[in-house]
Amino acid sequence: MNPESIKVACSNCNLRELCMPVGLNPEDMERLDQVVANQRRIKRGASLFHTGDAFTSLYAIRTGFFKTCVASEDGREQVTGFQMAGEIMGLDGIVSDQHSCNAVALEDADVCVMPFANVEELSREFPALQHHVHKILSREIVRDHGVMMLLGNMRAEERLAAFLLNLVQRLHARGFSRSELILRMTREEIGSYLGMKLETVSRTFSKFSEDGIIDVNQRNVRILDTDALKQIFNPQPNR
Amino acid sequence: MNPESIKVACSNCNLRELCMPVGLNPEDMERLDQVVANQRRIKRGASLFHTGDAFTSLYAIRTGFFKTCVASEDGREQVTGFQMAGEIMGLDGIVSDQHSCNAVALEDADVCVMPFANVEELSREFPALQHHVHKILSREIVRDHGVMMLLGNMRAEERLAAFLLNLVQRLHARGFSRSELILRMTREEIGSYLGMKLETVSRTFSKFSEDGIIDVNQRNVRILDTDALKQIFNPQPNR
DNA sequence: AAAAGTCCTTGATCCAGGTCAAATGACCAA
DNA sequence: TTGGTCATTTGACCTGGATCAAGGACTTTT
Repeated sequence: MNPESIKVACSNCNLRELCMPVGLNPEDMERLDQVVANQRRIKRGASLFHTGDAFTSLYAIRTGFFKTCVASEDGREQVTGFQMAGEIMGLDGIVSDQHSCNAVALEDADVCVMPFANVEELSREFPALQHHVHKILSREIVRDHGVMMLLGNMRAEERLAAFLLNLVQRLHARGFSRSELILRMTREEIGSYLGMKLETVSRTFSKFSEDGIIDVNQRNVRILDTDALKQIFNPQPNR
Repeated sequence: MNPESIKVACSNCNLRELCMPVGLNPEDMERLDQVVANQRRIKRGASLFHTGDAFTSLYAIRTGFFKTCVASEDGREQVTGFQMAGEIMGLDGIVSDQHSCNAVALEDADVCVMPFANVEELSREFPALQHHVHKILSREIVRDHGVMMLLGNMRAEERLAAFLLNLVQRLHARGFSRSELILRMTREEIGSYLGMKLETVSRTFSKFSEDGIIDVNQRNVRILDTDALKQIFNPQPNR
């Protein structure tokens, strides 16, 4: 059975509550299926879109894992986020009708293509969808503010602790383990996201491991002491 | 004449093209006046909204200058942006129905209050407004990605150069000088935004001054060599 | 299964920017 | 005018993380 040929239907997608508004009646839900035009399959290492590409659609991840990154003119790269199933990509393209970042699949991926014209048209008809779209955009802004706090104020250990807690929390929301995870990105990509060098990422992993907080084996991480991680991320002022 | 009593009207506001969609016919423009419920006056040092406040409205700055900042649980503060006339604040509140940052006036300010329910309602009626709102949200995301690049990849001089160029460019778009500006924020606030300590901000200003790139006198800055600033911000790879 | 990449770890050294400290300047209220 | 507060500058020193370097582990190709 070729997945390309499966009719895409949000109405019976098990990621529905992650990327679509909830609480709609079945008829409305079926109308909403119209947002999705088709699916696209992206191979590991390939891009869903590049900086400069014309913006036409938002993308909902069905399976797979992505990074998004921006590049400065002199070639430095900044990873701006990692995205997983149920999350929406492409929001950066709305403002100027072209994408301002690259979206690279870190493992083979399937995405739902939602032409933005469809999204806007149906939004006018369904206030719940309209509000949902606004929330998705706002959530991204709030997330970015959190990253700024990390980059501007936190030390290496705090950044990595926050990163691990965030990843595992999102994975858990998708039915995965609360304590075990497989990193889909390299140390360098983690470092780029967190504003540190790959060597520092590696050393910090080793430090956590020595302290008995995590078990690291290459890209497999098992969190042994979540509270300790939270403590590092959010040190209580000693008073 | 008490400004509180002036009927607010986007249709004849001189900031219109900064915060409202352009190219509407006069009748539509008049309908759009309904987005704005009223004005609010904020004294220097006071907050337009605080973290945790219920989200009800977006705010368009008519006059004045703001900073927005988030705080970590242990009290560290990160300035996430500086806003000036024509810019929209409050977008962070949409996702969770409460604000996730503080918006503090750095000088006496006037803002237009736009209840978000009005915005959404009129958006459904006017595709141009709908698209405009999407663009505003997307612009903020793209801006944040730029800040991440600054914080994650750039050195102190590059950050400050980028900051000055950005400020003066936005001021120029509002009819001010291309080369002279008055900083409305402290060295500490600049530092918080750029992820550096106030002493480093001060030293970097002094360095630029010694190099003849700018003239600094307290909060008055005159840019003497824009190209040099651009060069610092965006060093050409020497090949 | 050997060869060639990639990715990761660890050690040694260095430096940009942080920290601590002190002096000066701007502004304001009494 | 005086005293007080807050913002800024500058110096001296220190350190967290960058840089440089080498070797090891894992993957993919042939």
